[in-house]
Amino acid sequence: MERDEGSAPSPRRGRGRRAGVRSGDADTGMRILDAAERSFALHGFDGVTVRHIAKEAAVDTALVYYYFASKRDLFDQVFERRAAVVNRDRLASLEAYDLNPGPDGPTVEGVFYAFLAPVLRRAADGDPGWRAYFAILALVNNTPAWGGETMTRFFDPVIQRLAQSLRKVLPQVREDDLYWSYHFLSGALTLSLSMTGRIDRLSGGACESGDFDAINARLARFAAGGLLEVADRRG
Amino acid sequence: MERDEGSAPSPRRGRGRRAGVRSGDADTGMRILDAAERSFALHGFDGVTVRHIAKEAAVDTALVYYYFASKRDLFDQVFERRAAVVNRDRLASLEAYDLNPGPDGPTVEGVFYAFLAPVLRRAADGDPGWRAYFAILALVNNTPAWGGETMTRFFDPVIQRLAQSLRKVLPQVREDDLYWSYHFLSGALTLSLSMTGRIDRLSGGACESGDFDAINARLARFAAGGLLEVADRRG
DNA sequence: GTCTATAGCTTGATAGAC
DNA sequence: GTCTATCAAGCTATAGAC
Repeated sequence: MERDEGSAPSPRRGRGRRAGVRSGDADTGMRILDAAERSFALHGFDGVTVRHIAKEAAVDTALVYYYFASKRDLFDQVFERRAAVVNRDRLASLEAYDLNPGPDGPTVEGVFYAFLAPVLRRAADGDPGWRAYFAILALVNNTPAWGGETMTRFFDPVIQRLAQSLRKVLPQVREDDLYWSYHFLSGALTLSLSMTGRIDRLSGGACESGDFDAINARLARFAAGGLLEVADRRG
Repeated sequence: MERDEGSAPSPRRGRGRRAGVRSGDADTGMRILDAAERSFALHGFDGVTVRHIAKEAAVDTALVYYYFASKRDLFDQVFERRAAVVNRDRLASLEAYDLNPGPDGPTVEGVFYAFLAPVLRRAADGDPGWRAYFAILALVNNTPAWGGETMTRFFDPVIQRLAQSLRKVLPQVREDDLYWSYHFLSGALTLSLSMTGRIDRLSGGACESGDFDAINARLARFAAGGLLEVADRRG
């Protein structure tokens, strides 16, 4: 997969030598970031210790505090790293769909698909880093204490762009119907991204948690059918 | 609200006197359970200490271990207490709808409504205990490490009952479409139940996180539109 | 049933040698 | 940059007086 997750973390108090950055340095910070990502994904912020993350990254505990100011700072940088990529991809996808919606013109399903595809494609790729990140997203999205605020801060601009595209294909839609429908989609998406294995057991083998192609084939259509049904009642 | 959350917790090692259970006893265990519920809802299992729960319940820390074997046991009992009620209500609601679906016969939306209404009604009632419990549900549902297994263990029987009702009104539906659609609904529901306040900010005031009447007016319809759209593609 | 007191660990974080 | 060594605080859980 391409290396586009942003720039490497830099030591927070390395005031000394600037010249001659050795190759191992950036890698160490990245390894810590990756290990933190994997750990937080499985057990959440409080369920993981800095010691565990350090062990997972095969570095000393003290090194974590050389690269990151605190455990919370580490978590925030894990969260921010890929959020920027997601936002960039989604924005580009929505704009591309606006410019070229296909022969039959834009549809609600098409807009949702443009919004979802960048994320589901990365999940389908199977990259463990992205999959871990998506699990964190699901946890944050459902954490009352600070989840709502965090999701707002990082993702709302692109969601407003999505809302704008939806209003264009559905001009008569009510604002509350529009935002509640997005909210339902957000819950469906993040639960799907968290791969808890529940659907495997529930369906008796008919579905698999990690089958993102199956999700990609259904979720945009599901959300479109849902929004249209909710909005239709008004007419 | 009616007192139907199950029986009171009993001391785990009170081998001595059995006669003359004083009134304060059951209350203390319940107060601990309620305080734990509130605390876990906000910060999850690992984000809360037993000391904090004890303080919240206005009892000594040691008393928590008199009534519960461990922190984990306390969490499990919080989770189980209302799960039994939810299952009983949902089952009764689905069966009542089966027997009397209304003049136009059973519909997909009707089945979903019967499944959702018992939960959304309790949330709409505003009881803080139930609202806290639902927030815990959202967290568990999205926790990969043990969430999928826990949800399976407590809720799958009723979900299979829901699937059965859906197959009756939609005989040609594919198993994978059916279960994926339920999965999407599950994510939408639990995120809505967790009241993170995000939709308030996102919608600029058009929607409110705690407005469960608004959710009740939309979610069954949204899920029905979604499932029908997903299933329709096949025909 | 409720409290005091505390054992025994683990935690996040830092100081300082190299 | 990386390590050893460690601190102060907080943790779960228990023993034992009342």
